[in-house]
Amino acid sequence: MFTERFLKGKRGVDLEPAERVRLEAAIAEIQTLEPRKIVVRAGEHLQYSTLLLEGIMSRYIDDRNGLRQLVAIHVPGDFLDLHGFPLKVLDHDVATMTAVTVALVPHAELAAIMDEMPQLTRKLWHATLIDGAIHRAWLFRLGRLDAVGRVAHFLCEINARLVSAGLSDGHRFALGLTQADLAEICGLTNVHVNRVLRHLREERLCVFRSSLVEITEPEKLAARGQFNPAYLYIDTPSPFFPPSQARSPP
Amino acid sequence: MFTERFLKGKRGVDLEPAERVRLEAAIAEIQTLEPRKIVVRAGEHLQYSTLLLEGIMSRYIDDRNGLRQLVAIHVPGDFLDLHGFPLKVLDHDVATMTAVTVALVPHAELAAIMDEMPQLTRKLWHATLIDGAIHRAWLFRLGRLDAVGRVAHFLCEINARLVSAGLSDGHRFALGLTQADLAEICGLTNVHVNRVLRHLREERLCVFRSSLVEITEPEKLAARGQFNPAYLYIDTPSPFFPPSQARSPP
DNA sequence: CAATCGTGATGACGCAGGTTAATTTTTGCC
DNA sequence: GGCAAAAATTAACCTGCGTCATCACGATTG
Repeated sequence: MFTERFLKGKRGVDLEPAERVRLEAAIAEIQTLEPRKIVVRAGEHLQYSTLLLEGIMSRYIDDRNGLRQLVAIHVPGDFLDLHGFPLKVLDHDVATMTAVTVALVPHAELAAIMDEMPQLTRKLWHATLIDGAIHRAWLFRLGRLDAVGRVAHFLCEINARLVSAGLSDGHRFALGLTQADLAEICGLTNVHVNRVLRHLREERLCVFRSSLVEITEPEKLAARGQFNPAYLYIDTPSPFFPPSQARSPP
Repeated sequence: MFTERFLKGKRGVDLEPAERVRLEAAIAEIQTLEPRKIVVRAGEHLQYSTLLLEGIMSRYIDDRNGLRQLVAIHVPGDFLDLHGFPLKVLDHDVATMTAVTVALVPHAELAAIMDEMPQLTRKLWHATLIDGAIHRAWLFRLGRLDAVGRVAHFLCEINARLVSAGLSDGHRFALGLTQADLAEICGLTNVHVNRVLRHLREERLCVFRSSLVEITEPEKLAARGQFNPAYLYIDTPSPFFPPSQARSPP
């Protein structure tokens, strides 16, 4: 069951058994890849999309001086370049962070799914929109939080996503990112990330090591990073989004 | 023809006449709205999506202290909360910037389109993915550019999008945003935006006034903001993305 | 076992951009 | 035209983070 984690725990888009079978059948190949390898370059014409089964991958945009800004980080269960199916060509690179296992799904199979199964299509669409919501949370992080807040917000997000994937108990998880990676995610320098991590350690909020991240006080860390998990669309009752009201034309 | 500008000039997704007719038929109502009105709140359950016909709208996330970070700005032709159809609930607010005219499309109509017209569905999906690509460019802007670069990059983007919509000649356009709006877009303070605009004026790169933006030297402004329009997926030959290569499993 | 490299840690210093506050200009409105 | 409110402008001051440099540690490799 390679698709086990795809859309797992996402509100209102659990896959039906028939949909899961269809998606599994669409997988052409399982690959393992080395850490720190570029998988897709911006502008390449794509024939496959990639479902991440194990490990951590990233998407990033290079600046003129060789610095890079990560625009997404992916955990097992993420269909990380599903948007490459309609777009055909990406505006960013895709790379592995750790050693990974991926499932490749040919775009021809996705096209067939679009013709046959509108409900599954809608769920695929939905998956790409959650990525968009995460982009927006990252914009908030970069635009409105200070350095400590940015790192805190990111660690809360990755913890929540790993909990959802069954890879964190809410306090401890393996991540495999370096301080320099955190810097490229948070729009900081590695030197300052180091200072921030010392601060978080001294405040007893969390301890970051490449091999193991320990979040000592999840609530305090979330408060420091103004982290509100609603944008992850995870299927747990949230106190942040009150019961909704319909919008109607007057 | 209310849908005239929707997906206009976007590479590979021009609407077929039948698709345009179907989309027009899906419009339930045309509304005009006042400037600076909140249209959708985060967490509201949505029944309609909004196609922007005239004016400028925005999407934003509030921080704990009432400051806000804009996560998107929309020009005529943008289907600005199309993602609300699969997601049902948004993670951000939506508001008007100027006076606007919008077309409301009931989600029930979009659901019918998904059942009937897979190719049109794919184009709707595509439209939301371009929004995602713009989010990523904004992440690059906030994470890797200095203040002058951020403002330059944004002005280049909005100019390119307005050219595509037929609302800029490439050098001059009406925008209706204040310096405080620019600050909320670029993650700066309004005071510093003012300093940046003076700098761009003195360097003779562009002149920003709320009523009229004049880009004196588009190429120099783009260079200063490291602006590469590829992420807008506009259908003009771009020197930045070379002819593509297929990725194949080994 | 030395040599190299990636990663982390820490100090000294400088500056881009934030903060505060005051003033001027523009816009909207009766 | 005259008033009020919003927007733009500018100055003075301060700080969070970048830059540069050095050092330590462990992992890998010849």
